Amino acid sequence: MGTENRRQREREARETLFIEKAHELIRSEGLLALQMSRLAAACEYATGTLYQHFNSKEDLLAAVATRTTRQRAEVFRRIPRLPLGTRSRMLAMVLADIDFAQTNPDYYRLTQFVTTEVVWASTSEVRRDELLEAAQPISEAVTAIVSEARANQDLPLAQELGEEEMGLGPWALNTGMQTLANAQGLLDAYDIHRPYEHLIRHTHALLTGWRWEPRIDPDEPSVVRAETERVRAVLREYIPEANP
Amino acid sequence: MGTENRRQREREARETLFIEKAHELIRSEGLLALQMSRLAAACEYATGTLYQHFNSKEDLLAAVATRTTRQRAEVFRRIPRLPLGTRSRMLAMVLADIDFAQTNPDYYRLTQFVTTEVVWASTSEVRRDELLEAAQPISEAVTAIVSEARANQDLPLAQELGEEEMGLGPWALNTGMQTLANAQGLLDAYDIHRPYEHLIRHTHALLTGWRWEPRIDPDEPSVVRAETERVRAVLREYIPEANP
DNA sequence: CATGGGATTTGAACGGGGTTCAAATCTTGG
DNA sequence: CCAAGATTTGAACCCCGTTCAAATCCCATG
Repeated sequence: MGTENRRQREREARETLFIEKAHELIRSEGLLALQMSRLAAACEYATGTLYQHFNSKEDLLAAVATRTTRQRAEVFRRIPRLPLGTRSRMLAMVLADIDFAQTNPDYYRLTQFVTTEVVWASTSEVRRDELLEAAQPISEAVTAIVSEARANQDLPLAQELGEEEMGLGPWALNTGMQTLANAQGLLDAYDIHRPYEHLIRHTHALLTGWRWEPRIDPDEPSVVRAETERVRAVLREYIPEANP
Repeated sequence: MGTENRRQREREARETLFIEKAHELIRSEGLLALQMSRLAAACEYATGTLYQHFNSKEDLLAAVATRTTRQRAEVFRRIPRLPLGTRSRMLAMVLADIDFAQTNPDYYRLTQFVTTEVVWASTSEVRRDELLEAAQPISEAVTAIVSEARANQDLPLAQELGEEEMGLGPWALNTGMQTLANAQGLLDAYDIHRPYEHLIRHTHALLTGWRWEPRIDPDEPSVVRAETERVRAVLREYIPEANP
């Protein structure tokens, strides 16, 4: 039945419209100002139609976060294939993500809000799974690089730590820095500026602490800067969308 | 005017009552279930009275977070004086905080929610400043230890990095791990368990990467475990409230 | 081309809960 | 003891998010 098929496609197109418009509204007016009725109006549909797609506002927000996470994951998916050593590829992820955070300033805030228990609890199981699934490639990319590093002996074969658990460190460091950087006035209060530069240096410290070769001393600014520049150049060449 | 004085004290007592009761309700029924009218009723006051103290619900939540942050800071304030090397005291902070997170399971969630832009934007300037101020001793404690470590040569004298910026690494790592650990089902989805154990190991990696002496290889589980136990014992002895 | 019934869309009405504010109550100075 | 100011009260208000009965659309069928 061709009709069925077309209707399905139209339905999906409409869902995409809702999600994109919502993202646009969030970007321009902030998360606070987003109202279901206004979103519907902006898309030229009735409020009720929105609820054919999302069973709550939180659900919609989760869908927006999922969409952007997929874009983010796309960049990560390609990093393992860059012509760089394993350690530099690990750094490439951090750099790509710093760029992503800067071109999508609301993304981390939105994700943080959505994964907050209060909100998370009012999203549907399906949406939650979709968001987790969208992030999967990121974890896979990290895991792949850690595996390769161990195979190469760039990284000692740890006795107990799984690949995912190894990747958890940079992941947590990154997440934490994003959280701190996003909390209005927090870092300013401690007179800390350029959090992302510190993220890079602390990432080097972390990797060096795990004896990930070739080791880079986080305390040598010129070496760190040179490595950052080198990796950025490769990123620019092979993944121009992530223009760091 | 003695009367003025007493009224002021009574007012403060009432504010404390509101904050404590709110915390209690959050603990028992969750953040979602907290309602201004029910809180007022539970304290045997009218709803309007609440608004004499907090100019919005978000303001109240910020106040609750501030109160708990002060308790958390109290533990941190005492750590610099523990009879341990600088590096072990740094670890002591992480351990104390892991314990704090476990005895106050809602604290991180609440803080995360409050510092989310959407909520943060609807709190009053005063409350925001109070929350930042409450956290100040934590940063001071970290700074003090970093300073001492440099003075001792436990930590190389970095050219560019301020003490606060040095402490930013463990701080971000810690914050990030708490965020990840709190996102329902996230770590499970990647088959990662016992996040706090990993936090400890990654913290060692980070400190070792900065060449903080005496270096500990994060990849030697027995050494890591012994150090954890040693520091925990000191914590138990000197700061029993933080019973790790 | 007309028709009817199921599917979809609509948007006004509903409901819950945060916030307000006029009336009630209390406090205090004379 | 009274009056005026300060404080407290809680019902009413209002702003959304959500629902659902009515309107509209779609399309298979005769």
